[in-house]
Amino acid sequence: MFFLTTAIDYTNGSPHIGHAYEKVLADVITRYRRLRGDEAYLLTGVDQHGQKVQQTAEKEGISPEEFVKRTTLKFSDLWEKLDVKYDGWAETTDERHKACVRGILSELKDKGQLYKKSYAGHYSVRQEQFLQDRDKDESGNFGPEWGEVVEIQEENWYFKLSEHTDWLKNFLEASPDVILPTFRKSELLNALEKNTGTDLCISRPKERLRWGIELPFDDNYVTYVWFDALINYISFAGYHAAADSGLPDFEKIWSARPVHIIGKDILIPAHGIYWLCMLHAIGLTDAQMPQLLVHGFWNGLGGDKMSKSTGNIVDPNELADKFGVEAVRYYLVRDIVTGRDSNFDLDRLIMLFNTELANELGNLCNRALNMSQRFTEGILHNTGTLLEDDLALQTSLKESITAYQTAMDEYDISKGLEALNRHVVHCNQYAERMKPWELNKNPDNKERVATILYHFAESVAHIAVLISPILPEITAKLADQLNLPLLTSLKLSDLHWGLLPDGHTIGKPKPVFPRIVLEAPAL
RNA sequence: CGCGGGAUGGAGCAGCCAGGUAGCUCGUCAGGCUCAUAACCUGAAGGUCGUAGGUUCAAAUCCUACUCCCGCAACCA
Repeated sequence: MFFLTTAIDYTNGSPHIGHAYEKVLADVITRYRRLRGDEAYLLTGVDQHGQKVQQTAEKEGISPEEFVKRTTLKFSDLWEKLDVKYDGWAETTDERHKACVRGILSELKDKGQLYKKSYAGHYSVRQEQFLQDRDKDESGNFGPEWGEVVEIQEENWYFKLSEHTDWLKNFLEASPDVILPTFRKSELLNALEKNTGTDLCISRPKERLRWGIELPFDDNYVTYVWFDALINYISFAGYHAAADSGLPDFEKIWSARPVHIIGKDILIPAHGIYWLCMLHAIGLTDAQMPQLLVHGFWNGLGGDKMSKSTGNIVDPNELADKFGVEAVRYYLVRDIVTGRDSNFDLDRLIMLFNTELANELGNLCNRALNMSQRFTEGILHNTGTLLEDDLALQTSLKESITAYQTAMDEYDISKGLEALNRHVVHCNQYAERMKPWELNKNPDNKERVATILYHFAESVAHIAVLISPILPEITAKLADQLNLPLLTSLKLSDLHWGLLPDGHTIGKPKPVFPRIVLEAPAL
């Protein structure tokens, strides 16, 4: 079983383009694994506890429950709109999750992994958080943005993180593929190197924070939000779940190494250190440790960080309404190298959709089916003699599929799409060389024209299947126009020259990618 | 000497790990075609691959130093 998870989104605000990217990426990878014939399970969801949620809810004058319910909908609605299909949905206020978190806390306490101690430090009353040296300004003082800063002392529960860091270091060094891309691993190892042996504070006193999971052994505290949230990856995978919970069978779903897709901001320390150590503490073996696929960020134009203050935030909802789900899904995985950052550029979104999808693929499909309708009454024949150009086209298709598969196996969606595009371009070049519209003027060429047209149709059929992880709706549309519904259920291993049987009648062509035309020039 | 990433024709990027004629998309210019979504195809111009050294028969690629840009520095979703 291929088990893939995404980070669960914090329900404090509205989803932005970064949230959408991660989920679309996860969806594409999951669909690709199914296309490969693997059994796959995608888990995503929302993180609903913590101080910020409590604060924002208070500010809006509603209960955290109500607030969280409302914000959660913004996320789940967006996934539906973007055609992100998940198998499991994680909400950290779910009773089954809470039971799992409490169970793990009790277990760790019994194992002697938790202890209580007192900590003293600078605390900002306004921001309700402890401050570090780095929060000081150039003059070495805490700036006015923190409001009143007091030194307080507080008792809290700690997890013996330091007992696991040696194991983690060795494990990381011995495993080449735990962290993808690889350069992130050295970053993580460096962070570990500087670990001074501190443990992880996993509790918050209730007088400061009520919105969380109460510790099973000390009702004065709730669980620190990260400790709570990370556990979603196993709680919703059925870890120690009751038989009637409706959750998956943990042994089955965690049979191979799961893949966690996360953003580069939450690798260190949350996933790279806390989570792996937590899993180690509860007894998972090295072979069961998840692989972390760390993706980059979408920045604004010019590479500036997207932020509310600069006003360059992109709303994926608006984008989908304006340009369509296909254009958004395609752009989000096409114009970024997995693991790296990219700049979000609306002009490029439109350009990539119009050139690669509308002009090249869409137009190829349209011209091909059109010619078949006009020249051979919509009937395909694949019995003609093959010339060198025909064989070259078939070779091009084979090479594209191989390159596509290699790239997709490495989660490099952009490269995979480029491979498909190469074949589309090859088909268009083939059309110019063969000139079937010219040949058709002479009835003697009937068989030759049919052979050429078959090569177009067959190529479109293959591309329709291969593009399905990225644009599932398009596969259905192309299958419909080719009058071959079975295309939507084919696996990679089913692909072979001759998907369309001799004598097959195709459907009527209709543009699948209408070009995006802006009413007014974009400024 | 905190850590990591980046610097490649006008723009955005790939190539670097496993050295061997510098590649892709867009843009620009010229031409062709008419089956097709004013789509498609062909050709051209444009780069001393951040700087300076080194290794090598050979360096965008490996090594060293430096410059500039970005992000992150562990109770802070």
